[in-house]
Amino acid sequence: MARTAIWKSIAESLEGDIARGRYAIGAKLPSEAQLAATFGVNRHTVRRALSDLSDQGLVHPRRGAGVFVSTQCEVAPKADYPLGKRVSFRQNLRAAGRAPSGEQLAVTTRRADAKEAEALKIEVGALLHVNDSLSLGDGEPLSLARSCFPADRFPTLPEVIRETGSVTETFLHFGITDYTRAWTRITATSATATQALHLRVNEGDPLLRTVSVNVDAKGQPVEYGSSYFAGARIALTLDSAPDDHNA
Amino acid sequence: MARTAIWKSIAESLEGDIARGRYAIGAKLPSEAQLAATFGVNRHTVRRALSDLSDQGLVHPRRGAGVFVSTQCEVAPKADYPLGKRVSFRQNLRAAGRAPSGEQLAVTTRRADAKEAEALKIEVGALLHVNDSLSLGDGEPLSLARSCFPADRFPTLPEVIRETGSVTETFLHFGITDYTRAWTRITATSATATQALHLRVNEGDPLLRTVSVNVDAKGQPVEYGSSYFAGARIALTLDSAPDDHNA
DNA sequence: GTAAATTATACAACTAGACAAATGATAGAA
DNA sequence: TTCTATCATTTGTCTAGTTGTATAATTTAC
Repeated sequence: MARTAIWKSIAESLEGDIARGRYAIGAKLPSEAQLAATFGVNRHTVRRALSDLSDQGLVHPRRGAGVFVSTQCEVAPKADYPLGKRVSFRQNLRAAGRAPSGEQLAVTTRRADAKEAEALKIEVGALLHVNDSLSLGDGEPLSLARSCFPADRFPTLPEVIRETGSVTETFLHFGITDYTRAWTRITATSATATQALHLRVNEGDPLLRTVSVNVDAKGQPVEYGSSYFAGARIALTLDSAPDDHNA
Repeated sequence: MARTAIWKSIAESLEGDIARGRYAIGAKLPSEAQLAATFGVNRHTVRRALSDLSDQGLVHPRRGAGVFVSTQCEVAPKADYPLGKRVSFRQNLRAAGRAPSGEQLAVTTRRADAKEAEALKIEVGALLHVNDSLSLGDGEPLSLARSCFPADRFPTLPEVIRETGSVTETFLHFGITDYTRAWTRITATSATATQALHLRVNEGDPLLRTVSVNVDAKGQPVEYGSSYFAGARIALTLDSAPDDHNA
């Protein structure tokens, strides 16, 4: 199915670098051999890319000297590095939990599989309440979340969460005033058709997946959650400023 | 009757040869044309067999170069990569039970663009040393990294890093015994053609991108790094994330 | 007879290596 | 200083080989 040619992707990358100002006007690009090394391809493939840029008038090569960025070139800024909205991880998780402009999709009750049981420290086959929700920001879908709660501890959770629409308030209802994340696991996946539908992206688009466990003050797992973020719209940020001299 | 397909018997034969050590790890198989001649079949039939081995992860084809025996014969589980304050790639991988290794791609020196300048707290256009490298675990490519260092503080960095091949050791050479991660931003992206080449995934496959800044003991930025992880092979993990008791 | 497997052919994309031609820097001699 | 010879580096060109893809014809199995 006609993948994009490697040389073309190299050309676009270099074009972006020039547009971004990494290679100033009149500056010399790295040698063909060096570029070949960084891109992991043969020198000829790099030459093909450079030839393309040269045809566009972006660069001009000088035998024996190098390839230089043309003196007059106005490159339209590329949308290569989207890096759109910045959502802090904590904020986002809280927002997802509170779901201010969220959408409740479904609450179901079923039995725990091996992974869920291990995460929540319950038995395989024990009853789970599963809450699926979609959180929005500025009307745009940001994350698709699934939270699992042990049913024996929160027997009436379905009604409560349907009413409040908020995880935090639901926990409050059960007397849990404070809960923290025990751990988080982040991977990248490809959007399935249904995920794409919810998040309004294309099937196959990159998604950020976080899997995490929240524990109460005593360290008892109370929620096992899995969220999918639209990779292009969201950046998880981690500030590790504090934490050394424990507060 | 269901006679076994020709391509299948060829695949089994090649598989046996690999298992028997006739084709060593990393070695190049005979060309498709040669194999076709020795097996007395059409090249496409050989390709079908090779495609099967490739799906199994036994071999890895490179257009224009040949088909090579993969270093990893069994599908490895996802490696957990902890995102803490202290970051040593090698330590992380060893902790994950994988043998770390790296491949130096290129070291270049160029001028900083706006984002790089902001992250490193230097001026736009100031000189940067840029180190591109590929990190492997058990011979499998895990991440493609680009690190930027301010040239005025580390004038001789290119030679040093080329020699040591390690960021930690390079910093040690410049008297920096301790450095920590100031912040990290995580997004999901789609693999470009060249990224796919390096990481041995398909174009468009999901990648995990982390952008981070490392600072020295005085809080001065010393490294601005951007890494792409193969989404299918790596999971970033956070243990008990830094907690801010908001006032 | 039909569908799948295999063959046949052609071209595109990429790699590999070698060598020529131009450049820039350095060192040595006039 | 100035000129020159030399050398490593860099781009330009060429030949050959390898995988990727597309299309169509032919054989084989059921």
